[in-house]
Amino acid sequence: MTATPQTSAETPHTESRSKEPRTARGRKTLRLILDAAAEEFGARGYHEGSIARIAQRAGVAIGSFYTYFDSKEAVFRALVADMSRQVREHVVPFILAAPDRLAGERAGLTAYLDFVRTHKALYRIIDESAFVAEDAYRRHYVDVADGYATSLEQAFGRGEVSDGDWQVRAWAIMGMNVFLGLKYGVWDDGRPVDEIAAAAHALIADGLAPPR
Amino acid sequence: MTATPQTSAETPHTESRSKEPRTARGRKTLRLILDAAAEEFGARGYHEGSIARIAQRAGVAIGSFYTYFDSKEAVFRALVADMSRQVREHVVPFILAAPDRLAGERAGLTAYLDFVRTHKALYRIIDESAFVAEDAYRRHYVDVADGYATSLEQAFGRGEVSDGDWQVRAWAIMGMNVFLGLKYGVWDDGRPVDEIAAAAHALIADGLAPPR
DNA sequence: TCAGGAGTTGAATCCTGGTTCAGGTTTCAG
DNA sequence: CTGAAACCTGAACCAGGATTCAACTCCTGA
Repeated sequence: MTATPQTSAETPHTESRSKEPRTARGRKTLRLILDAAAEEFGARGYHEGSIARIAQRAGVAIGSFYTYFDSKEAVFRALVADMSRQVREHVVPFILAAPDRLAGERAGLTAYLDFVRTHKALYRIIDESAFVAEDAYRRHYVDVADGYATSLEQAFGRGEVSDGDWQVRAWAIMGMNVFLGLKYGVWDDGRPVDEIAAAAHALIADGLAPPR
Repeated sequence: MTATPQTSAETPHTESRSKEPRTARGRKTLRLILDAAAEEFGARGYHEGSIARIAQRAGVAIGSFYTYFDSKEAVFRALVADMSRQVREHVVPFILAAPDRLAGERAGLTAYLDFVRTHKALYRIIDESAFVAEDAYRRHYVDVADGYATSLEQAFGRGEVSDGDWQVRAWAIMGMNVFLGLKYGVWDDGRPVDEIAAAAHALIADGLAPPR
């Protein structure tokens, strides 16, 4: 349950991976297991998902799983970190490529919705981490929010957005995007993503107040 | 905490309750179990929560639990439905009391944050239902969103808000509120709620676009 | 060529905790 | 008062599934 004794040079890092593979063969197996775990947890959720089934999907024995991870929770945590990274890596470039922050907001949401539609499993895993690994979940959103707040503040410096409370705004916009992702990415993928992004963009840019 | 069965007139539904209590004594026990379940699930979450502990908290035998509910999932579902109602019953009056929709938005968020801060357990239960009872979770948010959309559209009729995509706006604002609730209600209750609500209100009302 | 570390295997172990059940006790209509 | 329905009780049962482990096989460096 606790960290492996790991008699050799104590590895300070490696929070979730019990042991790094030493050979190409090992790295390949680890990857198989990680991918299988993503499938399994994505499809059945953490508690319904089983190690035996992960091993089966990966085409390895149960014991091999424990060569790379200390526990069920450990794989899950590794997955969350990995997918958190994936989302950002997919979305951020679109934001940066846009001419200004507000256009970036729109492009980012479009990219995000696209990503969610093609990675519904991932979405579920990050969400479920709130209950399996609170700290990992929290870290994910706090990281995103901080990046967001900073980005907004810089945009303010360039005169692209109005002044305001950056943290609150960051959390608000993030929540907006997450829920739109849930609604129009996971649950209802009928409407084109640009349409959603356009509507959301209009809201974020000008608000609800009637024109004067 | 929970809704009293109230009407002795036969409730047509009873999906989750296996059997309605017939006597005052039974109603009292059901109430004890329901409240105990809210505490237990709120504190430990669905999967960590145990029936034995719920029974203990309620001060009844395990068997009594099964007199009123068919399974662990059944109590959970009953709770979700009940709390979904509670949130709305607490927040809606504040929105209605406001002079116009935008002011209502602000009052509603303030009330919501207040509620979350004093009912963190409840918050967790509704959130976790996404994985235990997807349909119940979905129903909760779809209901809220629909109410929201309708309300916004009516406000538009009165000239209080601009025209736009009501559904997208409803989901966006809902997500915004939920995340602000998570951040400033559950995780970080240091800042005064009005402050948060004011900042969010500014965003919803006028958006991020710089003044022209 | 060969030792031994890296990796693999999957049946067996173990434990948690939901659910059942065979009686008792209480309530209340008639 | 009285009997049956409504309730209550908690030990025992049992399934599911995470984790362990002792015995292989594979690979590489000397």
